[in-house]
Amino acid sequence: MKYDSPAGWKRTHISNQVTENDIDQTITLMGWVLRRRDHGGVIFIDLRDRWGLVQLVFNPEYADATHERAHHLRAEWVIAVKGVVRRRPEESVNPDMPTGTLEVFVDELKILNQSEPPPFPLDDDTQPSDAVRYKYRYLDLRKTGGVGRNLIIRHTFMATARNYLNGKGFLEIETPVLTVSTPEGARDYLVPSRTAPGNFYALPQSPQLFKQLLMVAGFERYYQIVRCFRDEDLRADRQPEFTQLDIETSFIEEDELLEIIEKLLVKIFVDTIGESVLIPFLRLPYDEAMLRYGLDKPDIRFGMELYDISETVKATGFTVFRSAVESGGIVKAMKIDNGERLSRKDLDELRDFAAIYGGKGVAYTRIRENGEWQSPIAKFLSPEERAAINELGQAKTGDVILFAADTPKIVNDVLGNLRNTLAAKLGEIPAGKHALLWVTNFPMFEYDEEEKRYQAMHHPFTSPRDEDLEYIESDPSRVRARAYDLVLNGSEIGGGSMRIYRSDVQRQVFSALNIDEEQAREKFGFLLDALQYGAPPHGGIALGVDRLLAILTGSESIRDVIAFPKTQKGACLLTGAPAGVAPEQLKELNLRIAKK
RNA sequence: GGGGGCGUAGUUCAGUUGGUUAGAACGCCGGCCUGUCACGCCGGAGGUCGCGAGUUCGAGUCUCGUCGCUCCCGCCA
Repeated sequence: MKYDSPAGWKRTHISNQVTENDIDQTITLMGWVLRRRDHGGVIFIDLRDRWGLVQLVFNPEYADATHERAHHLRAEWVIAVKGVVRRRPEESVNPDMPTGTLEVFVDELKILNQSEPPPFPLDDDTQPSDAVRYKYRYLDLRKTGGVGRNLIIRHTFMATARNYLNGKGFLEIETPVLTVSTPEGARDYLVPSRTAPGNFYALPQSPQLFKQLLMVAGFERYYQIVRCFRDEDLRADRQPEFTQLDIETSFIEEDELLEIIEKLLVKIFVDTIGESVLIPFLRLPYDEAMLRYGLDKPDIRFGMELYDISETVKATGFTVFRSAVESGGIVKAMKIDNGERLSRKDLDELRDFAAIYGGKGVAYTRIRENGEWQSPIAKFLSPEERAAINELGQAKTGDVILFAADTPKIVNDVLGNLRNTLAAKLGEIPAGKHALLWVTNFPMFEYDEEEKRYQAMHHPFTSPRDEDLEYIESDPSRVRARAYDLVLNGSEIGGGSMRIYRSDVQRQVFSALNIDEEQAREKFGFLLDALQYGAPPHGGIALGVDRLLAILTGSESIRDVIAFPKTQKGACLLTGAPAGVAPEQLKELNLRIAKK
């Protein structure tokens, strides 16, 4: 089989540009053979390009020599054709195909390249295993209805974001990928320095410090669509490298910034999936989110809210509940309508669910006529206590109430995650709905039991609220941060804060974090220096591009919106990364691999 | 670091209680076929049952280990 050169041919149409207006016109198409239907006489080829499909017809009575060559065509061969657009016979119209009323009678065929039989069919019916898909990602992406579509939506997202922010006076400025390792936060990816033996660059977990420096530099409005790196274990929504839409502004406060972001999201939703969203988004204080949903990223597409019954049961005869409250824990409940949807087996299995989050179990009761309890724990609670719990949850006949009693963290983890899981199982989540909200007023500090010290919940450059500054030494747990997270359908898709811009406040925060002057200088000296030279009030946000796109495209995993993702072990099955290197390379870097 | 699921032909899968030569569909190769669109018909090739050990007269099937893909916990300021 000889190959033809594309020289001299110019593509006149792409598949979805072939319309009724082109009938009887001679056009030139280029693309891939999706399928061939060879009737011995007439041969039909579905030609695929990035935009879609169009049917080619090779007819021996129309162009005999060309028809003869078409017998050889196979899946994924790359061809160019010159032919005449014709309307299909009435009975041969394909209503499932956008170009289904038309076809191209081919005069001339050029075979530009052949293809081995692909390892899996590039149609929309078979979904190969992940391992196969990632090894041949370029084929997976070539499929008409596959994840390649998501990358086109991803492009739209980026174009819309840039367009909008450019129009608002933002500047796109790049920051280093080779930078310095910072303590706190996630594990850094390290890059050994050849020129400074024994020293390392780190890949940025985020451009946080640089964007603050850009505010000190006076740019006032910055953004960047930027790759970030964290050397931590993967999840369906976590890759070691991910993309952030990073924004920072000066001289504006939360309300104004959040409004800018809300309007950005309005545009993004319209441009990517043609959906309108209402602004302003709900703003839910952190404490209320934890109380009602148990999580700081609540899914508010459905009800099933949690409620605290600690007060009601603090003196109950039921030891499990009473002792939880006595030892500083809490007891919370979640009511589920139409409890018959949960079988006895479902309810018993809640114990295993609780165990995932360190819980000992989940108690339950069914509500019968007159608020009677049918439950293994009914006898331990007084009628008054049972009635009060019914009342708090507004439980009615047929409902089920679930309980968790433990430390606040475990109770909220168990019931918060159970709420999401059960809602999905019970079909309580409205399909196609998108619920956006801000979670605000995060605590500034979080006590780390292992290290016996406070840690910044967001990061140590987050500004505390002015009115809480007085507690920063006496009771750090009481200090709220000027931080906000953006949540979509129970997924954290963004987070930001107003930053500390005065070095005296920054010192106070470091002190609360047990970072002394010397450590602070060593770790963040360059930022502290910068804050001394007229840093403006500033703040910003970072949107998780991959997560947001995964939800917009209806993808289960962010891998489906990333061209070349890593597997759960952090490997790239296509390139083989990570891989060993030559001994000479190690030598140049003054590195030696420790023997096991 | 820990828990769960999966791994059989190029691909998607079936394979009973451990029992003869491991099957199907699609794909591939050969032949026939002029209106199909997942074209159709006839024939053929294609397997280290992820890998390694063990139990057994006998292992795709049971046990242990290991590797890969995946979901989750820890981790991810």
